Amino acid sequence: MARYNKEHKEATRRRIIETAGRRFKQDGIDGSGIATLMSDAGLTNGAFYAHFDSKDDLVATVVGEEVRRQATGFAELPPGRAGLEAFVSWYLSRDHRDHRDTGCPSAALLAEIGRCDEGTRRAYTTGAKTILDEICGRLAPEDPGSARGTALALYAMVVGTMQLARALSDRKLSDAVLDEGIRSALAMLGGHTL
Amino acid sequence: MARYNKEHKEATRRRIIETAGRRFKQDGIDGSGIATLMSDAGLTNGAFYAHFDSKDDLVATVVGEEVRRQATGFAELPPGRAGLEAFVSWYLSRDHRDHRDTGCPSAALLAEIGRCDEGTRRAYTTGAKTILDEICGRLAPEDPGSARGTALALYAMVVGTMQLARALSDRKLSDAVLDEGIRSALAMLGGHTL
DNA sequence: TGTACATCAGTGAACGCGCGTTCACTGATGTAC
DNA sequence: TGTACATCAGTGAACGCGCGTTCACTGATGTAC
Repeated sequence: MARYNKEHKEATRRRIIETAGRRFKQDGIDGSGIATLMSDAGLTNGAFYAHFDSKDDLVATVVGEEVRRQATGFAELPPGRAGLEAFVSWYLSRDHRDHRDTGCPSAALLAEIGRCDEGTRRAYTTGAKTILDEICGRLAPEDPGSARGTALALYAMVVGTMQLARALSDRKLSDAVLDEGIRSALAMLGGHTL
Repeated sequence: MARYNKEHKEATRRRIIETAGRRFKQDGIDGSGIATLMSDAGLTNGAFYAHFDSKDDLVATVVGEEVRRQATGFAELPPGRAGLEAFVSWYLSRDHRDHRDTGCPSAALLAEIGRCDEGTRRAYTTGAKTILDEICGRLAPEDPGSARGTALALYAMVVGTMQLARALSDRKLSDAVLDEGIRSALAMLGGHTL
């Protein structure tokens, strides 16, 4: 089982990162053990330390990767405000609510990231800046800085709304929260230039 | 060590609930063990099961208590919109960011509550409805239902903003996020009647 | 008022289990001759 | 082209530890006589 070429080890590492991303978002970081996680990736626990120094190292790597993916995901959306509208209606969809494992890392993990070590919080911060820049650029292409407050409010609002929708035990209320959230988000998009 | 009057046991129970509230918000629910928690309350691990059926039982009780306290906390605020302004400027303060243990349960635990059992999510839902009603009543006393969307957006936004401020490793950016958050929240309060 | 007893909140050791981490080992591969 | 060897990704058992939970026990108290 060894002496493969470099691509093989790299591929395994990426498989661990992607598996961990899904697990962390589904069960929380504290709720995900390394043995279970490695088993999900088709490996045994011992192999973990050939790829990462520690669980903290994995967490920082995964959080960075997840948030970077969300940032680059904007590139696939329609240009300008239409892209933001697409983002909002995906973000506040029932499908996103019901599939945390493939969804937004902020909705699933933001409070937990706030309790992580410096490395993880730094990785998150870098990605979050990129996401906010992306939103700003679409809100006000001529002067992105002017849209910073709206971008922050929009992102914070969709994150909070999704967490709320997932926490509510009343399904109808949860659905209503998502619908109201979309309406409010679109109002924020429309209101900025006024 | 026993056969105290009823008030004594009730007082101990309340002490456990309050200690657990602080611990859960500080270290997360998964991150808080029963032995540590009971030791914080000046007791040993075994005594726990004289007060609660299980950790899940405690979690549901604590989450219900915490969110109920936030709801009733509105009563101490100035009446009308002035109370909402006071709420927002407390909520998005540096002090609140830096003291999760005595702060808002939603900011500290919302995503984790979403992963809890039905009992906990039901307890949260009841309290959340009361909080939202309280906000609606202050936004539009004559027709609270009309303000539901704004109330949801406002609450979701401050929760998301606080989680973001706590997660960012860049202190200056975190401060800026709080300041922009207050501005946006006040704009939402002002904008509703338009 | 004084004594014997029943109560039960709280103690602290123990349970099986999963945690993060370490380590001696395996064996398929790439490389050297 | 064929063989011997070095590499090292992955194995799987073991480490000490804290988890949630159970339970036989303690001993200060309220109650009954």
